[in-house]
Amino acid sequence: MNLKQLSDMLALSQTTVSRALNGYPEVSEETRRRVADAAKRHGYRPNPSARRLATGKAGMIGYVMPTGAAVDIDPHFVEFLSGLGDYARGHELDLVLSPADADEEETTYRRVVANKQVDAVYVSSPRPADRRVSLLNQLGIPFIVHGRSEGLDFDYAFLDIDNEAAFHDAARLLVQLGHTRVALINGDLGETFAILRERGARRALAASGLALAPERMRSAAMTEENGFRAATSLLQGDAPPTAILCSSLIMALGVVRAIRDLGLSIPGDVSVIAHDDVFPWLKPENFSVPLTTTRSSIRAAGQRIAERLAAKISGLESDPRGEVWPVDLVVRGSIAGAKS
Amino acid sequence: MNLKQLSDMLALSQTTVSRALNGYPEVSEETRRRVADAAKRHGYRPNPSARRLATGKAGMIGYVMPTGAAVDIDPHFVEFLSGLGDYARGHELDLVLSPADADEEETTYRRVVANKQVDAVYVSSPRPADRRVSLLNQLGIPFIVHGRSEGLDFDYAFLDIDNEAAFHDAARLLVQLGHTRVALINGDLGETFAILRERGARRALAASGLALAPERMRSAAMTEENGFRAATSLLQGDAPPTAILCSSLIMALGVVRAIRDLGLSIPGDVSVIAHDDVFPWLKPENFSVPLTTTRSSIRAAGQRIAERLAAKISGLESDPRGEVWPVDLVVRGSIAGAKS
DNA sequence: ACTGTCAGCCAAAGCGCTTTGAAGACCTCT
DNA sequence: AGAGGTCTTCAAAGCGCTTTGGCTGACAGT
Repeated sequence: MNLKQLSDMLALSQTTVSRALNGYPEVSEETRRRVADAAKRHGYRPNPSARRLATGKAGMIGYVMPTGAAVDIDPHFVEFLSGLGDYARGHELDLVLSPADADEEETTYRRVVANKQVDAVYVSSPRPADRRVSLLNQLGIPFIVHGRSEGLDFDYAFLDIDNEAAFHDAARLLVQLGHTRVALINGDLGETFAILRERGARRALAASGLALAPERMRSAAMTEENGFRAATSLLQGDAPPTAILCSSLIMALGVVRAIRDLGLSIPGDVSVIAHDDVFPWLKPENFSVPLTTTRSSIRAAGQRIAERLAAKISGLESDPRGEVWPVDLVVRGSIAGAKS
Repeated sequence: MNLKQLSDMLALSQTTVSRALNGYPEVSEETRRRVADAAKRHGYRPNPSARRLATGKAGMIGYVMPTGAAVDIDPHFVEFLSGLGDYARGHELDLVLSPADADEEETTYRRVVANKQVDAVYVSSPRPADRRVSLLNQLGIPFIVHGRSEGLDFDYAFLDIDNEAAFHDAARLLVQLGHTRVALINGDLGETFAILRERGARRALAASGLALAPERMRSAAMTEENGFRAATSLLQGDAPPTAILCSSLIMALGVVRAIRDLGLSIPGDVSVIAHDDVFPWLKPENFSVPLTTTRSSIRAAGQRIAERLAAKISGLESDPRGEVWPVDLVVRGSIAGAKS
């Protein structure tokens, strides 16, 4: 059933039927009802390809997915997808994933935009002065960044959590508990979120005259194994930390294993605070010693991003504003006062 | 730059240019070269919307993503995505995710197919006599199932690992080691993979006159917490198992925690074998006691599925054949002979 | 009674591609 | 020389929608 058949059936022109269906004002209420009725009864659905060709609108949002033999997609991504789905279903909003070689992302963005395959784009894991953000800004397609990029000379839309405050508060709490040797096991320092977390922790320590020494920092992809390695090397050095801040729950698994392997205890010998992105399959309260966390749900962020993206597409959101969410600090058994 | 401009520029008709570019035979070699040349030089790329409208081909593959407040997308999904990306990048093959309410998937499949939004579809986590598979078969769109569905009266294309053999072999190994009380902590028994794993384990036990008693089986979503609960209740019952088969590495985290919490040891008191889907962020060899696993990479499966989907789209694969991959059994320190 | 306005509808022109049906050019064969 | 092929190329007709630019008739204003 296409528009022509439907309009023939109603003895109306395609114009009128199209307008009736798309809510244009120049159609009488009665006609609109008749049309809507017939459309529903016959299960008419406009052909999206045709509509896209005519309007240039795609009704989809895009994501250029970096891949490559050496690239692993983050498990965090599914949480984002869950959130996106929460909003998108019921709104008939689809997501197009365009896999791209990690070093050819720009080409792919250009292709996707030039082809008008999508109406808006989602960008994740931004780095400082991220080129993707500049490119999208320049190409003029609506987009929203999950996280943020520093050092760009224009405003852009983003949604980020307050990583700096989260790690500031976590570090401050440790200091208040008497810890002076606090270590930070971070994600890839190329990404802004890691930089901000470091900054927050550093600021909190500095406020008490303490330093976040380079030898008490580690930075790597957030795997269990890297968490283990980082914690092991930290704790085996001299003047080992009495408290560890950790950027991810997955890494924290390795941290906990390292601590145990060394015959140390949590929180007796080492206090641990980790960041929790709220995975349904791994919960900080279920660690052998329940983990104190800074918590923020990626899924919730995914929902909000989908919502804002939809708003951008329909022109409801136009100013390039950033949105920063506060982060919970949830205290559980993994922290204690420093041994005196 | 569109086809008209390009053909004007070359003083050729749109027909000829289109044919030259799409490799039709009725174009002289010289013309073809000229056209290809000009196209490259001016960066001409056919508008996919227009092409789609004309041909009905979309150049994308689809996935209907079940979502809902109570639905969590599996972290396994990213591994699949990584694999898909491995193949798809370089082939300009995109993936469309259509979120759907978990109980309205059929509607969404119909919509996606009716709209010709995608050329082929990927189906995951099939159940016995899966209705999605019947539907797609009936709608006549190329598709491929990751896993398999039993009890359908037609053939269809699928890629599965040999879950039954994997758990058969794992169980047999435990029996050979003298274990008589073997437990199985499985995923959702509604899904075929879980049924097959149970069947495999059961068969191996039966071969030695042993039974897989219902009270030694647990089935739940594969989270750390569920692994913990299942193992705890198993080990606290009477005649507790001396060996546990576990369907996922994430659950195994909980299993290990439970064993430790109960003051038991691996493999001294309990042997453990888990299935490993090969996550880059959680490796069985890094468990405090390295875990014996049945191993099969989901990422590799994703690659293969993308490849076959592409083949189906271009008509190279037409027969509905199933492909079953063998599963490695990798022995590590978590198993030992049963205490006599 | 005449003009102006406006609501409601329509025909037709795109959007950029593929594909059908034909036609011109150039040979070969009888 | 004319019939019959084979190569190349082309004009034009879709694909199914949106949107521009009228057109018509009813009603209000003067």
